[in-house]
Amino acid sequence: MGRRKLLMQKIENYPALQVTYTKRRDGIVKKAKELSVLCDTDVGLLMFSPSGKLTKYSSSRRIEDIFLRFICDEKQEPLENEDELEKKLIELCERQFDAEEKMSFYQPKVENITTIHEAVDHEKFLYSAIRRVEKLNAKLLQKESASRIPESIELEAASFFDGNEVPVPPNSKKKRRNPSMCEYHHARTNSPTSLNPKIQYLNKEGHWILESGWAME
Amino acid sequence: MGRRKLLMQKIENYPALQVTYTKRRDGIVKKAKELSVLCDTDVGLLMFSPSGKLTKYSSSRRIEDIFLRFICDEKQEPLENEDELEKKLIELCERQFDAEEKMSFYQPKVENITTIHEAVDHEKFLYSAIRRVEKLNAKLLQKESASRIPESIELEAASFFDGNEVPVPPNSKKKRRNPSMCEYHHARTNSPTSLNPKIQYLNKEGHWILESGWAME
DNA sequence: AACTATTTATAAGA
DNA sequence: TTCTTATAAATAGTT
Repeated sequence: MGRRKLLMQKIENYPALQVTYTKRRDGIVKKAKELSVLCDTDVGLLMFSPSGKLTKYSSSRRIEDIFLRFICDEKQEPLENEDELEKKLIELCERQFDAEEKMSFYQPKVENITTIHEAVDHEKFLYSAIRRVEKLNAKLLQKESASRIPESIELEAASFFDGNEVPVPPNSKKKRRNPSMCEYHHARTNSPTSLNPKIQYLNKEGHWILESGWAME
Repeated sequence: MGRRKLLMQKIENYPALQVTYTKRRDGIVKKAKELSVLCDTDVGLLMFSPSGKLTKYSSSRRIEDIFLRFICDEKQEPLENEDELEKKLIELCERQFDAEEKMSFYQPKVENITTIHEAVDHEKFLYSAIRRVEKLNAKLLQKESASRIPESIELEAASFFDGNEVPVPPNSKKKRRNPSMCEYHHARTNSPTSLNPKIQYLNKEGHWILESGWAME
């Protein structure tokens, strides 16, 4: 719409491009809001301006929740009975491949990571993910063990890594202000639970990480 | 636009709502495409129809990549020199809080998870995440140890959990077709590296998981 | 699914 | 930049 019809190709005049971006960005956000209100549905929208500035819109929930719905995409119907539960679980299982496809952004092409800056970005992402995943998983395990097999298990509040297993080296700090690249160490202890050397490194929050990636409190 | 102006509220006539959803959904996708072409930018769009059907659009990259750009949101400028690198890293560190906010969809409110179905959903998500995170982290560690401190470390291809540490129980299967809830076990081994009991369970793909959540190959 | 009367979005100009 | 306005485009109700 407008005085003239635009050719559908990149606008080469940069000031004109910026003006168009702003107008159309606002237009799409308005349309997205209208769609979510008129049809009472979830909408999530991410736009990066030519200069890299992010504009996000999400209907009711946080955009993270809409993305989680995307990752776990399935109908959110209440389950009537055990048979229906079983059916639903089988269906979920058969969607494993789809889900893994959608999760593939956890597995960026490492050969495409060429700069330290990109590597730091990805590492940071993974540190956050690992800490949160561990916490949630522990909670879910507790929940399930309590509700399903209370007679067979007692989950301990303490982490699998209890601090004796791999002692914190003497030069560790609680908080590192300087976010330089990780430092690596070998650790060899004589404690009964850890006779073999383990590779550790100190992450950017000052927590010691094992080779496998788990942070220790 | 149209014969009459709509009130901006949910359309109560369901067939009319479906028609409107379809028209406006297609309209927004068209607008998103135009924006990405005219302004040569990243756009990501997720819409769930009233019946739960997903429509997604992403400009050039996969929508997962656009979401990763959102999570790691920062300017993608090339780094000129070491000083600039250091500055960038400090900046990244100070954005820790923002990043953790954005990552918070890994930490859904457990008290809001009330059904087995929801719990399975979240667990499934976490299994995928953990496996991918472990793989990528191992690759990054190798990459970094090779490029930064080649003299001090040799990372092994083998996982931290090498299969001797916690043997696979005799009743395990390579693939489980029935996606029922996890089975829990205590394991006690006499191997030098694992003298204490560890809690394990079999996940839906038939891999044994330690209490801390890592899958074993 | 197509049509068309109207509303809405927006390109260019002020 | 912000406002204006001519024009293109989207779409609500109809067929």
